[in-house]
Amino acid sequence: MAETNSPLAPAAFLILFALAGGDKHGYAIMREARLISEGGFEIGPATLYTTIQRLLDSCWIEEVAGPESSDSRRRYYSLTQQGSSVLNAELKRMETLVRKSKAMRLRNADPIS
Amino acid sequence: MAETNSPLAPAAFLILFALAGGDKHGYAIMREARLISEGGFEIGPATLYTTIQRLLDSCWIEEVAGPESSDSRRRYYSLTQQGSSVLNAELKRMETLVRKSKAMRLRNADPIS
DNA sequence: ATGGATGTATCATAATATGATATATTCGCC
DNA sequence: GGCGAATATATCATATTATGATACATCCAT
Repeated sequence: MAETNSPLAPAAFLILFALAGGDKHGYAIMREARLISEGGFEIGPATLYTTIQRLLDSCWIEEVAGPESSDSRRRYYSLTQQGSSVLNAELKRMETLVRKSKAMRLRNADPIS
Repeated sequence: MAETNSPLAPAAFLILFALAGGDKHGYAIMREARLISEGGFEIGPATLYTTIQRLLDSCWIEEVAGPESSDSRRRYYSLTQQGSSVLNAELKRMETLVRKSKAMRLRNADPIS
């Protein structure tokens, strides 16, 4: 069960989403996020690493050992059970909103008294 | 055509979404937002009115006349063409993410080298 | 062995969100 | 015809989140 259904901050969402596709180090997350959002949204280093720190503090991600022979600078991260749950809640929230938007006739109807 | 496909701040999104269902005054937006997010996310007065101001500045919403005989305190807002376009871009972005998440096998696969 | 890409990190600042509080108007109701 | 609760907008002070710029070390191809 996820915390709440409050919206996730954009950068946090992207990082969780990227990690859902497999463990990654910071830079790889950055590249992946660019792909995911199709170039429209870049996470720069500042946002990336401060957000990673926050996610670690919240126990939504954790640091894990990477493959033995990889670049020694890299620090690998993995979604925790809790993080996965938060991500799924957010995806569900989005899905609901999209569904609702389709169910309603968009663009201005009459004012509500 | 919408500005970008960068994610919308949560409060801004909810306000645009609420207005897509018809023109409303601030307090009604607040109530609607609570409904939309099914109780999980409340926009308090501070967030509401500062965000409304920002949306006005961006020309994503505009103030309009309400029904004649309504409570004189009320100030009504309406989505602009531009705001509508931004909202639709955001919904499309969400839809894409949801679709992508379904296309991938969620939860940790192998680390990426 | 040198230069460009990779990778992490942090400073200073801006943008956003929020709790608390204030104040005025409207409305039901007796 | 006045009282209290809900409605409605507004703002202050603060917390949270995002970001540009920059720094610096390591790796890798040539």
